Amino acid sequence: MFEQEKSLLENQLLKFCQERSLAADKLEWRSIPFSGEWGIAAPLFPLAAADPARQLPVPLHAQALAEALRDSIQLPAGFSRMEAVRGYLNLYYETSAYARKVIGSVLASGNEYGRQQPAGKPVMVEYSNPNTHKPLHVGHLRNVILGGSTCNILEASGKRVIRANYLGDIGLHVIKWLCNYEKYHAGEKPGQDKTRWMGDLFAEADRRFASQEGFEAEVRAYFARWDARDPHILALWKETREWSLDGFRQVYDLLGEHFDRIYFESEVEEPGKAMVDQLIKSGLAEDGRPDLPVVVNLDQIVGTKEEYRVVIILRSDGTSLYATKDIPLAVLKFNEFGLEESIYVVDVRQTLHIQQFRKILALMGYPWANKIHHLAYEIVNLPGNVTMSSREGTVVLLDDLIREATRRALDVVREKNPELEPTRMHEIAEAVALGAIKYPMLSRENTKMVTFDWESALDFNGQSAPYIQYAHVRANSILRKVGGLPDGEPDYGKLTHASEVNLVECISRLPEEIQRAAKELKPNLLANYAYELAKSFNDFYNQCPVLGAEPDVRAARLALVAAARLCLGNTLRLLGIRAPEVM
RNA sequence: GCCCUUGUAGCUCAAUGGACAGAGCACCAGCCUUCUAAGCUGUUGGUUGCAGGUUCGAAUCCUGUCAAGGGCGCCA
Repeated sequence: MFEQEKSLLENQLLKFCQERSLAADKLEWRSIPFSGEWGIAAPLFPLAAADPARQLPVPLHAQALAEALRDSIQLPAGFSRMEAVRGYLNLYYETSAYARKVIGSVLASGNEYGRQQPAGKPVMVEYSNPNTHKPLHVGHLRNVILGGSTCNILEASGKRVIRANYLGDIGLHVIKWLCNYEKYHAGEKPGQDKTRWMGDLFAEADRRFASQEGFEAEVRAYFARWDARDPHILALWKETREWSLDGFRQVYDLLGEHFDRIYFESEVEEPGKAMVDQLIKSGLAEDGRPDLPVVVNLDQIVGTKEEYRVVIILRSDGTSLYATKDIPLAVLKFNEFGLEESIYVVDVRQTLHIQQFRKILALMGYPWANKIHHLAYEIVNLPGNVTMSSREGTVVLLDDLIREATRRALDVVREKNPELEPTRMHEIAEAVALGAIKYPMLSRENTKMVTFDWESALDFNGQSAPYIQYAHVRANSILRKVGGLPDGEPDYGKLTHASEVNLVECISRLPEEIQRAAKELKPNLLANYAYELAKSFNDFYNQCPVLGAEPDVRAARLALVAAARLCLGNTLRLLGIRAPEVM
């Protein structure tokens, strides 16, 4: 926020260091712990530790340096005072200048506040990756939410982003579904809720496959016809796949997700087999057929021990596997878009597989192989460490969760805003419900498991999306009452209350929070920031009346509220959470 | 056997190597004639699994150890 002033300051610091032959590169800025005013601090310990002239223990020498600096430096514009405390040189912002800078910049950029213009070669993020003909459950949700929000954040940080979705549209699960459908549900069409209907039929097919006498054999026979490209089955496959896609689109619409490129497993299967031939010819792969599969013995080739293991890239019967398809898919992605980077949002259990095919690509000579990044996340469990599995029936269906959450949110909306139109009520309830569901999946670190339980998923209080949305609503409510901000720049010197100063600082952080979250691929940083921001706002809201304040104070506070509202809204949108105006 | 992840308040989680480790939930006590109480205030709660090491400084980095979860030749 004070780049110019800061660099003037740094020049002075550098000069000071040169005079005493101190290691100036050890200087860094951090913020002062909040005590009513904000500022920047330089810890002088590293300099002290490296100072050849040091006689005292490091902390004492650091304090001496801080004091010497305090006495020799000229306070730059924008700062109110300087102090040397416990080995730190602290510089406090002149609060009105700081507030003017922050609030002015937010109000000028509006919805763009915190964002950079996308530029450069594109980054692809592959996420969601559902299987067609299967139900969507809460376990799938974390992937979609994490991926979607990561895309938003990367985009805001100045990257061009391509959202990719890789659909599992072939394989045994599909054949099971088709076989069961043709035998027991021929001619039936899905109703309104397509994903659910598809999922129910999948569960039925899976049950039959596991327990019904003779069904497995029928499925195998069906699979053979599929392999032989039986036109009837191909047509049925295409039609039913479309139902699944329609269902997915419904869910994505609801969640606010969209994709720029859809890849199908079916589209990379043949290229994958061709690539296996190529790998055999080049000597990288060993062909053990007909008794053994085609493998790449990575440890042997690379010279590692039990690190990359052995990758099976084709079954002994010649049918394809996951790895068969991921190799050509990666090539396709880079060829198609000239990617800067290719990010895979895939759960942590597949870490080794990703390392393996990345290594194979490197051995094949693709220079971009090291541009493949795995955004690994832990799975969503049920209490008692129960893994969600449609096979085991241990799932919470997405549909059920959203429905129940919306119902509960609607109760609250109806009670609080009885005058609203029913459709508007529903809209708000949905925004709150989806936010409440998404937030816990975003606010945890990627590497931490999420345990789903209904009670906390439906809790709209405390550290949650509704809390943040509510802060946005409150800000909006104040602004709605005044119609618009008064003309002219307010006197920001009126913002002296600790909660005001704190809120200003919190708002100022959004751009750097976005950059960091993008760099580290951690939406949870932004989720935590959103909560802090909302908390700062509520703190301010409770301590500083706006509308009833005297005119000068009121004008300054209104500008602050407007900036807070924008900042909250922008942050929520980056998380893929709607920011309602009323709730 | 090899490898990865996690271990912080009763529970769920925060904390760019930096100032006294913070929130939420739960519990208890308060606050709605005042901009929406999905809110706020206060109380209680800690040997950051354990032991070493590096560092001026460690929840954070390194080594060891214990515990939980996961991965490792024809699932995706």
